[in-house]
Amino acid sequence: MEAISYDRPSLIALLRKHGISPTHQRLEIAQVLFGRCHHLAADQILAMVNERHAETSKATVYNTLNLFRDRGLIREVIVDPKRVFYDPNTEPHHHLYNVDTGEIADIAAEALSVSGLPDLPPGMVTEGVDIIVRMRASYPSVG
Amino acid sequence: MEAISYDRPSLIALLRKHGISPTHQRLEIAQVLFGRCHHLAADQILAMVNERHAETSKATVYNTLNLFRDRGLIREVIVDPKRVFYDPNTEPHHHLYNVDTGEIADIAAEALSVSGLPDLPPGMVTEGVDIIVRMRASYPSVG
DNA sequence: CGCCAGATTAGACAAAGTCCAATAATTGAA
DNA sequence: TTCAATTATTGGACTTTGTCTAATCTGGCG
Repeated sequence: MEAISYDRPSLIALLRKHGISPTHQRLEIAQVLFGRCHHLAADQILAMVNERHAETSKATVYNTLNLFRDRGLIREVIVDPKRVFYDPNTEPHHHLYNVDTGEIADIAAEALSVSGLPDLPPGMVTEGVDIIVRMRASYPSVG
Repeated sequence: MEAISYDRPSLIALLRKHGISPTHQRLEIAQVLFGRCHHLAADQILAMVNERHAETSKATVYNTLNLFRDRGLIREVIVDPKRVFYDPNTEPHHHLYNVDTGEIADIAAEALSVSGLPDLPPGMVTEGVDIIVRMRASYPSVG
């Protein structure tokens, strides 16, 4: 994984490197995404960005997340049928999902190996292989 | 995979075996799910069930899908952020997802092997390991 | 300064899914 | 079969996630 520092100038450079004008709102969103290494949903990002005083709209959060995703800065994680999570780590890796709490943790790609992947139909290309380990608390008495 | 025939009496027996009263609506929905071996979303099931003449409501389709899922007759497939698909095959297996068309195909569990799964935190139990191979058409010129 | 492309915005809209209170169907017992 | 009790179904209101649009704002550049 690339080493990036997440102060303002570094974030500006990061956006520019991906051809994105570093507006105030985009920097706020980038800071939230890259600053803490969490998997966040759009509504959480909206709330975090506007914690101090409202300055970024819902539409901008969605626009920006889609832009970042299209430019390869972040990646969508599809594990919860209710909402998409965004992952600032775009390197290949997998996820451990707590179905009770909704928490998502990373599993390093190197840790896992998969064999036996099927041949794709002609003209098709793999976009990615997502492995999701779903876990839940075991009930004490059931063990 | 268990051999099941999908005529009316077999479906009634199947539901009863899982402690579900075989109402008219539930049988219609079961027929759609088990009759053709597809991965269907709720809105598709609603449309198929009401093809002849409307007789099942949206609420009932959702109630029934959740009931079938809770009783282990079907399984949710979370690959599309817009909607949940339901899979009549509850045996462990994985999925090949065409991101362009939304088509889902099965990958037999035996075909794939995964090694290196992490230890879970104490008190946690694996609910399942989902592997999703996302594929798309390669652009002819890009190869 | 004033232009203009691109960014942001509020709020309307859309789709998936849940909830509720009223009605209808099923079931078991007599 | 009939009855009452339980269980299922229903329309429609509601919630949530996300998109769209048309108007406004911004900032860089000549």
